Amino acid sequence: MASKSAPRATYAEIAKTAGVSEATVSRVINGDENVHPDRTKAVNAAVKKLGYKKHRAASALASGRTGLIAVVIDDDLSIFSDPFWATVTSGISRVLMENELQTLLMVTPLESVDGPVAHYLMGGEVDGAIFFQLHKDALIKRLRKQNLPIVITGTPHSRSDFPFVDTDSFGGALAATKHLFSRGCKQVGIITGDIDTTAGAARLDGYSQAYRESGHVPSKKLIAAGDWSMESGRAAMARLLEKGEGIDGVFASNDLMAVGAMAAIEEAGLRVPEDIKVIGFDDSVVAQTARPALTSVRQDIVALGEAAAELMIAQLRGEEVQPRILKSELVIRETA
Amino acid sequence: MASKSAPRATYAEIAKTAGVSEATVSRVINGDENVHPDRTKAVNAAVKKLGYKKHRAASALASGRTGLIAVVIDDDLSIFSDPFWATVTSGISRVLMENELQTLLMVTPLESVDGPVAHYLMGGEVDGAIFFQLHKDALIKRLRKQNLPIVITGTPHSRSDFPFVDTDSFGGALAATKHLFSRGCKQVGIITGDIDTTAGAARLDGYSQAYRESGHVPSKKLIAAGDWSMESGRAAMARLLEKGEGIDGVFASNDLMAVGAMAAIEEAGLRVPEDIKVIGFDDSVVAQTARPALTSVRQDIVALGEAAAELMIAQLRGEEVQPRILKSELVIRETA
DNA sequence: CGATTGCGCGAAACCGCTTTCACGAACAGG
DNA sequence: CCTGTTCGTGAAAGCGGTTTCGCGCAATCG
Repeated sequence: MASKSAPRATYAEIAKTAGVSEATVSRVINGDENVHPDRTKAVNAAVKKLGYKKHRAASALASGRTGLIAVVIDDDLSIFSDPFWATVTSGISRVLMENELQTLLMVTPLESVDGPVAHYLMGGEVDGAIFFQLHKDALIKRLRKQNLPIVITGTPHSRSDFPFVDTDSFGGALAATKHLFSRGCKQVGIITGDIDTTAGAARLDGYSQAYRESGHVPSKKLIAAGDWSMESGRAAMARLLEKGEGIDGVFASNDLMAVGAMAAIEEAGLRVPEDIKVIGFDDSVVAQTARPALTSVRQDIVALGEAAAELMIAQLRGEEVQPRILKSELVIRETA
Repeated sequence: MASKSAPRATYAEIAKTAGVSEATVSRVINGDENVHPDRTKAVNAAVKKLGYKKHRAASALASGRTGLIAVVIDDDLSIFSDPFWATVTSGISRVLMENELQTLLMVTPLESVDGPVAHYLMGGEVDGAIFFQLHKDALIKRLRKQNLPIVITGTPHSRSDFPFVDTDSFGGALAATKHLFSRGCKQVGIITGDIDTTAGAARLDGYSQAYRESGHVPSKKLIAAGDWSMESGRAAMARLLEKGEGIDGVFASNDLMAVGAMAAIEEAGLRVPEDIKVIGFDDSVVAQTARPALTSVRQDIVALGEAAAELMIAQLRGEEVQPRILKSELVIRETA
């Protein structure tokens, strides 16, 4: 199927042209220190001259290291409408490539611990796996037991010690809510995301903390539940308005719900930001295309991916790793 | 690094427990017809019993087939704000997986024909490559010369015979424009995308064709150039309004520009859709979150990815393949 | 100055699967 | 009944790196 042109160079040829054994070629190529400089030079010259590139499969077979990192994305996630994971993935991919690793993408319903994906991952086909926001711990635990390096993007639920990377949802929500107060809002509501997710819970916590710090008195009536969708944001906002608490600011746990909330506010004959100020979370395209443009909490999504990859690489090196929480930042536009 | 538990089963064991040679095991596992049913059964039983999974690297080394398909995405594309490629990729990934192939993701600036990616692809590390919307033909031509199966997502520029898949931009634009006429618009403008891209050109063509078919007389003044960005859409619309052609409908070549156009219309004190009707292209999230909700041409993006994967698989089977153009569909919302 | 240690290096086994080759058996044709 | 095929099968040679093992030599020690 593949190339029929120049057959690739092998250790045999390099060894011959450099006048050393294949073992030495291997040592040089893999950076073994204990090789005489002269030979090292000879080998490197031969490598260059012959345009040698290591054959992955052969290397993998012999060493047991495949050079492949799986990025596993649960098909259930809102992948199809959210550029989030794509962006994270590109960050991961970049860093991995820089480290001679390849990204194996698996978009799949993450069935049981016994599904094909599980087998694949446990079968030593990859050197590690990066999961996206996974709740099903069973699989991951099993993988770790097999010593497969794992990184989770998004905070895992359990108190397990999985290495993970995440954006500081708490801090972002805190900052957003405080900003609303500083803009003169007295009655700030929140539209939460799915509270069962750690992100959803953390954002609510940040909001609550802001209330505590501000001396304002929070009312349970200012809290409305959403499920991350635009429609749920609209409905939640409608409920908040009905309660008649004189709400004048709202923090939505993501941009989609914020946009939904804006629609509800408008439908109620009120204006953003004059009557009610709004802040979202994610700083997605939607925040930029909304009118008025949505103030939102930005997470550096690419950096999130990069951090995930770095954590993976550290593990491959055998280092102990700590979870990494990335700072978020408030992007102020027109709605607050 | 990886599993230390149950060492994986090998042909040797299967051969022993099934009472046949390794060669026969290989035949059975790879679906060779010419094996006695009894032995086939014996081998299959052994495989099951031992929970055998083929070792990719070993297989790849021996056969030259890696089971990996590269999905190459040019880093320059507007990846970070557009969920498009992610969606396509998930379609690709699904179909590949069903066919025992894995998706190797490469997000990278596609430098020269001599860059690392090029070498990687030419090095026989993958069985095929799917490109996204690539203009730089040089690399692709070279790869094809090496007999590397290629599929391009998006219409390639040159009159080359690369297998590609794409959405029917022309038809979509035609339908959108006709729809505007049918809604009573007399002066329908267009905001084009980058005309250097085949998609940009095809959408303009579709628009022009609608004019021809309708008996309306098109004016060059109704054509404004954009570059796919929201801001360019806003600017283009502003220009169209200034020209004073009494424009009452506009087809924007993508959703982002459509949203920009809506902003410009609003800024001019006019209303959508009462004064000017708007249609976008892509049916992205943005179309759904816009207010009023944007009528748009939907492409089945997942299907696009699936088609790409299918074309790849057909090539791997040695079949001749034809480009595939997928139908688009008008999704009517509030703006037209 | 003989004995010990350590370092650089090559020979060779090996990783697990694929594929060629040739052989024996069963079968068809003359 | 003998020759020419066809078919199923196993032995064995790779595929291209990696890694263990041990050897020879020079540096170090007593």
